[in-house]
Amino acid sequence: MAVSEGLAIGALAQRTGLAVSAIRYYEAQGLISPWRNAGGQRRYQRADIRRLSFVMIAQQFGLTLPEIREVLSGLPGNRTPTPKDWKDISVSLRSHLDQRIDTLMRLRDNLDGCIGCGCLSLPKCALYNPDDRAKSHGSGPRYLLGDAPEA
Amino acid sequence: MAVSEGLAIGALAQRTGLAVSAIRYYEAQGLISPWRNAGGQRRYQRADIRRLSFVMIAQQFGLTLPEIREVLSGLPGNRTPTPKDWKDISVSLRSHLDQRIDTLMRLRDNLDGCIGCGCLSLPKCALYNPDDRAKSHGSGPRYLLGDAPEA
DNA sequence: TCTTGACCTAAAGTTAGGTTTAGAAATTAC
DNA sequence: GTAATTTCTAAACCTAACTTTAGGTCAAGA
Repeated sequence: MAVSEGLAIGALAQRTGLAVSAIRYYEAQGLISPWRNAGGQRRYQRADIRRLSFVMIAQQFGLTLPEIREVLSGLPGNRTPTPKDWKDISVSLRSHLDQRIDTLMRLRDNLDGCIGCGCLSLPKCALYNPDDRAKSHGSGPRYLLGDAPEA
Repeated sequence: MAVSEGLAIGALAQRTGLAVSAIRYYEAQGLISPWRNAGGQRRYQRADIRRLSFVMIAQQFGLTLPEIREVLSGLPGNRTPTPKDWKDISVSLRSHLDQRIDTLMRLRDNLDGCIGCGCLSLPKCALYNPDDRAKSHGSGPRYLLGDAPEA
């Protein structure tokens, strides 16, 4: 009845297009912090719509959830974020994106070198810079040796 | 003793830097096809070093294993690939990479629009083009609504 | 020959990012 | 007031790309 009892999780899901289960999962990952009503149900602020939108955008950019949590920590905790607050963290998002683009372009240049010589030998290829992680994620060690195949 | 009994899996692992378990896994995924010696152990050709190098490079570019299998199918099956063969499929790899870079740059432009207005509203943002999949993978539906948050 | 060390298979475990299921409690609608 | 939704928690399941484990076999060297 009161004007601001907050949004139920289903309503937030509708507004953002996320699944209810995903929103709960994001909470478990520390990306969003609803309060609980008398009955123990989650209630969200309107500003959380924007917060989740930001999460989705950052995901499109290839950030992991921990990385997104990190970026979101740049928002003020004590008040509703202003447009300027959002703008600031969007800028930090943009620098992430710039880095990814840079990396890919360097990989491309390296590949071009390889195509030029036709040898596909590791010392000359992109792979020889294993720290260039264009790869999304994945577990386990994948170390590289600089080994030139001899045929 | 014979000159070409082929490489054992451990030797191939050393030459490529891959784990033995990963090489077996790639075989299960149809990326490489060793033969077996009398004792049932896997034996590889020297050209397989290059083949696995290619797999690793393609992974850096963000291709999935099925995609890589697809690209590798462009190699001749009946003979050892020549430098020209490798060059040809490297070119196909490059076009994959170009696409990814394109997508990211478009996302960046969209984000810049958002930063400019400071609103982070979905209709104007990158996310409003959910088909731009810069995202690596991930399961489940993540549909988007064009919904402008009103605070 | 005997003993390492490398290799074999099959199955289970791992991480990220979620979804699905089950059974119960809270809300909403009529 | 009762029925239909929604929400709750916990745990299991899912895919990709592997690794680890368990129990057994093969190969190389002293």
